[in-house]
Amino acid sequence: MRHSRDDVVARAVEVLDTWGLGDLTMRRLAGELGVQPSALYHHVPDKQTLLALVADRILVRAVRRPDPDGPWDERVVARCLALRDALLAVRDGAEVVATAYAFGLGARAAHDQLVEVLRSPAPAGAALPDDLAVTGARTLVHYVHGHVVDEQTHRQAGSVGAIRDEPRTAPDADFAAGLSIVVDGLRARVSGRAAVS
Amino acid sequence: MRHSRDDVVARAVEVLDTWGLGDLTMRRLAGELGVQPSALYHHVPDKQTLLALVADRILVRAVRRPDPDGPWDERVVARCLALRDALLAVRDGAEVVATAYAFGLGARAAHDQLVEVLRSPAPAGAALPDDLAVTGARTLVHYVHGHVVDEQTHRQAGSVGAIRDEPRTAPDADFAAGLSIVVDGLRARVSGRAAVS
DNA sequence: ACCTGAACACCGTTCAAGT
DNA sequence: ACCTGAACACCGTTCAAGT
Repeated sequence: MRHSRDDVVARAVEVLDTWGLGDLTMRRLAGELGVQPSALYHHVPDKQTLLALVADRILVRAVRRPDPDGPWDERVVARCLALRDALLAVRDGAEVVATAYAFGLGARAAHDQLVEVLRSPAPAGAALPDDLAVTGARTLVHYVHGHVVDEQTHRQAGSVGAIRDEPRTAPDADFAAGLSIVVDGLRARVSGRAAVS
Repeated sequence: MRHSRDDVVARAVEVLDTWGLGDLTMRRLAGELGVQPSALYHHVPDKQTLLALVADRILVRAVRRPDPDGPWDERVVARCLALRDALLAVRDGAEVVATAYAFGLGARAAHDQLVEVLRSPAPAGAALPDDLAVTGARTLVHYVHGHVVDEQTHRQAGSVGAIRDEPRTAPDADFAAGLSIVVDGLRARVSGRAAVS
């Protein structure tokens, strides 16, 4: 059976979701495709690139979700929730995406969309200056990645029982609370209420 | 030559700083200590635990830095800067610490200090409720980890030339800008100015 | 274009045995 | 208590060769 790059990436996402990042191995993926490990290198130059393609595929669901109509801050929150949902949809999704994002290998679509929203006119009528929109978007992306990595790690570790854990707030509520702190910070800046520290 | 656990961890930090996380290998570390790989398992149960100990050691510098006297928000910022400095001091320090933190294996000292500061009385006289202090601290830690992982990754990748890069703002200024967004958000909440979204 | 088969240079971890 | 030596079950990647 012959394969395309798309097959390979799609199957990699399945392997990731089923067995987790630690077991997403070139050899295992090859086995899953009924092919020799070396055959994968016909479709992809190395594993790092494969993981970047996997990250982009995970993000597609987030990126395709349309912006809601509504005030500026609600659109920001909606984009962050869409990103979180996409990461949560695949086991270890956040770790894969966060790594690819940090390495500058794709995974930027969600970031770019956030920049767009942050640039658009805010409630007070003013808009964020461009550099603050970029910094704000990166701050939001870091927040989402960090929170969801924690969330998935603890979900996973909980089922293995290999962690010294604390009682935690419900993840959805905690995510929303942290997010609204950052959005409040952005709102303060757009309406000129930011302190001059 | 006989070794203690402390020797092993200290040497691991050196290997990390010199060759990076990818080359911090049980076999390489053993070689560096003039010992067989199997000997390491007398001091440490596995590599994951070793990395957690390395993370704690990296954080010691941050944790030992005393809080400055001064207003609430300045103390928060100072703690985050101390954390960033400690992560930047060792190659791939942020990745090691962020991973250990996410897995709940130590690396919590910086977080706990931030919770303390966030609990203390704020400029307006009021203080953050406990749950918001915890959420706020975690948000700040995620921000710092994410920013410094990016920073170190790009510093590294730049010297290898293996990245599609964009022009970036000076990291120090960008870090401060993103941080002040989050701190503004916290300030808004402590003084009751947060929007009810 | 897509794949096989074999090899290279590695990993983390275990375990009996030594001192 | 601390370490050796050897082994086990893996990795990612390369490369000549096949169709």
